[in-house]
Amino acid sequence: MLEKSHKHITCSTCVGRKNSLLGSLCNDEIDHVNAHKACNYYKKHQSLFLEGSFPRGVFCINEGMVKIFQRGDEGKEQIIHIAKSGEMVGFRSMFSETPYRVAAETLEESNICFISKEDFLNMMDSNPVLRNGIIKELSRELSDRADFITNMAQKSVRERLAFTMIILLDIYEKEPINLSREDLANFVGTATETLIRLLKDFKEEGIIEVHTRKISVLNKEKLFSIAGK
Amino acid sequence: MLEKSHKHITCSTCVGRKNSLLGSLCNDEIDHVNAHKACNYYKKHQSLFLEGSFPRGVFCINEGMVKIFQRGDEGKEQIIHIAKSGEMVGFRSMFSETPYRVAAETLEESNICFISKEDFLNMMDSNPVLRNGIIKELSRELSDRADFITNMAQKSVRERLAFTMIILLDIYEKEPINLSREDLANFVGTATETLIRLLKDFKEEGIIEVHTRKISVLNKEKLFSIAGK
DNA sequence: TTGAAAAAATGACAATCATCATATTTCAAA
DNA sequence: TTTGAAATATGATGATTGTCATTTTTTCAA
Repeated sequence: MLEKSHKHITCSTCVGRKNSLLGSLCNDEIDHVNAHKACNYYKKHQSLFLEGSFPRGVFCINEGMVKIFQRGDEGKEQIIHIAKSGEMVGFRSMFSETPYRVAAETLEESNICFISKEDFLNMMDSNPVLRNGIIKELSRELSDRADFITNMAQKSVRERLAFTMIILLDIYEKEPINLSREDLANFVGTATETLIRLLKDFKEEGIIEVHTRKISVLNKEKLFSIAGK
Repeated sequence: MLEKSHKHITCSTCVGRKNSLLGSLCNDEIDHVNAHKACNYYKKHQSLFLEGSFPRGVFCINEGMVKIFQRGDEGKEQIIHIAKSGEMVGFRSMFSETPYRVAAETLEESNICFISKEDFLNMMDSNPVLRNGIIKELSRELSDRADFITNMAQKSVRERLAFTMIILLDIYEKEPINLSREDLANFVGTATETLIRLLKDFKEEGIIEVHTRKISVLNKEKLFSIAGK
């Protein structure tokens, strides 16, 4: 269970870090981060940063989930990404030295650390593995977003829902998908009502099982075949 | 007029390079690139690389235009970006060490140079300005793609067309927009027929002027107001 | 210049999907 | 446990947009 406190989280024992961008840090570097970072407990639906504000550092998710989204003209959110334990958020705009064009908010209670821009950039200068890892990560995300764009442009909402659920399966792993209908609709890029109707279809087709808000996938194969590819 | 030859293009006098990612190179580095790169003349509609192939280096556009696109499930293209003189293409997948997820093809006759992966990565290792420029560029593009996704998800085709034309205005500068209706539709993310109908509307509303395939914008303000923002 | 192929344009029609209204369920605070 | 608000669900309806068929225009090579 998650510690509901501002207790310090030790980087050297952080489970998420192993497979993260900071996995390459040597002991000295880890100790430095550990001494300089700030740890915070976030409640559900708390904001990490807002569109338009200036990046002051990076956020490291120790535990919990964070949605990255943009608000369209009519205020409707478009979820771009859902980040979980081990992921870092907020460094993209930091590099481009521009205000955030996305916002970040917890989806559940979370423990999240903060590393200042200065510390992080220094580490990058002195650590080629970290640097290359970040370049690789940025490139990987660019490819993902190209796929996202093509899906949005060419697939029906039903197909996009299937595609989105496949992504969510990876994120939630063995756990049932636990998102509000509105968030799910904002990830798929559709109206909440449309999303609910399609969930009903999936339920009737035996693809998913729903317990109140939690969604379990029963037939992954069928999801793939609907998503196409 | 464009030289229709495989004549060597000299980096030190390349107009596009000044404002490009390679603008930061010192004389030695430029000489090195100049000696090692390959220059090529491309006809209209020639491919630089295909989806699925492995990156062997980066392409530097000296003159001309290149569309970056994905093919969706039914073979329909989704244009992700249009690159022009001074831009580099093909380095994103090179960093992630994965096959290209997008393809690149000239929209018009072009002179394009090629720098091998090895040379380019060596330059990046030794040149922090280049390296940071690339990180900045990748981050900037990630933001652009987030906007692209939100637009796709939330705007009508009419609004997206206006938005796309604003982007194309930047790309074509003073020149009229010169794209096939199909390419334009594949950039906006709609059917060619729908696009043609909307162009007709824009024409009747006095927003654009059309001479065969070439489109000139008469009322930029109105485009902005339709695009929203 | 001409003829054939490709591109652009138009029409008819149907399906998808958003919107608005309203009902029902769930959840959390009192 | 009750209660009110938020979330979820359902229904009715119409606009947007994709598809298919066909015509017109443009392009380019012979």
